[in-house]
Amino acid sequence: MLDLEAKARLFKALGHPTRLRIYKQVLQMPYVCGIHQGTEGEDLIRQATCVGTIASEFNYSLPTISRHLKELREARLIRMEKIGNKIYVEPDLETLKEISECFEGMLANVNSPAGS
Amino acid sequence: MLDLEAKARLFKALGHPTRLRIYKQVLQMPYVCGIHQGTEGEDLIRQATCVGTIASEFNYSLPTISRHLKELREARLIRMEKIGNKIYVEPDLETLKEISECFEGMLANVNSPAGS
DNA sequence: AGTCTATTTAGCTTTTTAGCTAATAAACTA
DNA sequence: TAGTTTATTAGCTAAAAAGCTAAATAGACT
Repeated sequence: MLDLEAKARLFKALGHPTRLRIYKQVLQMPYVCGIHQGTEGEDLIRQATCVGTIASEFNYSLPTISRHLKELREARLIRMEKIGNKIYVEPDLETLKEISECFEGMLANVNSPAGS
Repeated sequence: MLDLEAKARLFKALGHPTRLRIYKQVLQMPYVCGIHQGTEGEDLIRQATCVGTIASEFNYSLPTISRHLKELREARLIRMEKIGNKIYVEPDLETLKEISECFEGMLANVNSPAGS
């Protein structure tokens, strides 16, 4: 379970329009876990999920996007893995699940108004 | 529905340990919507939910907490209402619900691995 | 009016962040 | 081995954030 500091870091990572857009884009990407287990012949999918391709969607320099990705990674929102000279990006679904549950919990535990 | 900018502002507001703690504390507070519809005789509850009481839980100056509350308010995470010379704070449950659903949606729409 | 209480706003300092370009590293290609 | 591609790191600047104290505002109480 993420502690308060980790949660704050995570929200902070999502708390910038560019990073939020990047994260949403990563969520929409073809799922590439298979790649990490050695599946072959998926070059197109790989192409779609590497750092440069992500960066090309934004009007910022590659180093800038790289730094944003680093922050998302340190918040455990995404994972990155280098294969050859490219680095592939995928969402960290465990963390996403944890946040989702965190908000459900908040909502469930709110003090309800007595009369309604 | 919150647009991307609004969501980023919201996450940013939660993206600081102190504000996250404040927000969690507000969620735990006695629900005081009744106050805003004119219910009387709930001084203890009111006491528990005013700015000064919240501030007293933290090792920061009152102005600092006031600014944090302002940011939470502008992100629509909390609502504040002045009654007499005190200002009462309560969570904005609509927004909380929206974020919760937002994460559920993210989780539901993620591309699943082909093989599993 | 004068004072007390509760909170915000103003003004300041220090730290952090977001962007850039240039330099570096690592891996592929010829 | 030299050159190319891919991405990170370094180093810089400008803008934003987080903290403080002091001053201002607003309402309640004499």
